[in-house]
Amino acid sequence: MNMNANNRDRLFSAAVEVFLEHGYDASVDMIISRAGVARQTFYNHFQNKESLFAEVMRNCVGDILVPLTGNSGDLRTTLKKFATTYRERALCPAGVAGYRTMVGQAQRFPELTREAFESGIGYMVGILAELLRKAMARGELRQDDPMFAAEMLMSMLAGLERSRLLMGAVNPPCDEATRVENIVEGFLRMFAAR
Amino acid sequence: MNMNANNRDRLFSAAVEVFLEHGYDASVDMIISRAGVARQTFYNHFQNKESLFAEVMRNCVGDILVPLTGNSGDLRTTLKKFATTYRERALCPAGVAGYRTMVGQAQRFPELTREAFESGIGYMVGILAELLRKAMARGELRQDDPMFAAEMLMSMLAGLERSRLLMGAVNPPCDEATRVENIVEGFLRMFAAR
DNA sequence: CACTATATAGACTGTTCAGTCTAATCCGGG
DNA sequence: CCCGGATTAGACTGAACAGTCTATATAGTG
Repeated sequence: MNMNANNRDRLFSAAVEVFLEHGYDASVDMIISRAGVARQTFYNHFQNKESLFAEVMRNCVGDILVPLTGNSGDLRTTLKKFATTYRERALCPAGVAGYRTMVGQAQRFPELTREAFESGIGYMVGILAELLRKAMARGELRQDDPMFAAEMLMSMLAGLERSRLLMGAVNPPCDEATRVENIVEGFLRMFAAR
Repeated sequence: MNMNANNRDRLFSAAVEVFLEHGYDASVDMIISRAGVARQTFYNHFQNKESLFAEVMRNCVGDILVPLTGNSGDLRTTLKKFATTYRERALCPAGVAGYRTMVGQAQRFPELTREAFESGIGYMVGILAELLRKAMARGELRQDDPMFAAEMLMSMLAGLERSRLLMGAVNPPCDEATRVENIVEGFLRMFAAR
């Protein structure tokens, strides 16, 4: 059973699973046993637990990034599409678990966590703000701070609901499409041109 | 140096500090050395590390509860007062650290964390929703799901900004009063009677 | 003073864990 | 067939840590 580079992928996948499930407290033993691989093989492919953790976390950040480029439709449509995808990625079990694991280690790995925010959520807020700035310039939205508007939309899309999931409570069942509709329409009223 | 029950308070205060700073990974040694107390004294006052942790977390939840009763003024004023206080408590260093510590242990102590949510943030959303329901009935707000409206307001008050702080990034400086003003006025536009 | 409850320092146990080391095994390429 | 790189099981080290135990000291009370 010598599968060479495949073992690295198996280890990485196993690490994603156990880190998202147990945070950084997940032990190397848990990772290797889930990967079905010997201890030494772990250290053949990764420097140590910490560097694998960093790699896993950076990978998770990539998983929630939602592209906002190539928006050909009108603002309303663009925002709804963005909102739908962002909520899918941020509120799914993996999205929530990744957020939780990251936040739980913010003290131990301040740099990693800050970078993860900047290149994940923070990056998306910036992109969104730019989109809104243009809409404001076109008169489709009221003149306001586009960064503020972007933060409000992002907060509404994954604010309280994410808190519930992070803490193991359950969100009351709802129709996703309707929820997105209500949030985006509300946002558009909030920042409607005067 | 026999201070009896005072030692319990010293231990508890020290535990709050180190748990908020390091999460559950904080060791008993850190707690007792910060309290300036012997090891056995810890176990004279608390059953074990876990039960002290639970006590500390429940205490933190109480610290962010914002009373919404006794609202004599109009809706706008009530909401702004609530918003100001809630943000003070949720976004201050202790509030953020408490949230982080709680979330970080959601897997290890699912019951504790879920209860904490229900009796903390969840409880406040409920109270707020009831307030909004009445305002809707009076025609001061559009007819809508009051729970949805409450969740939107709570999300805007501590959504993206809390994420930033949780992950060790810094919020761009802003005037708190203006921010509250903008959020609440925006919320009122979003749910204005048609 | 003596008694009791509490505090103290520190040793000790048992466990968990990250990371290293060893010796044997497997497998593909020359 | 043999060699070299990877893999395996498992032992081992050193450290951290929760919780217990012992022996001693201190302070208030009768």
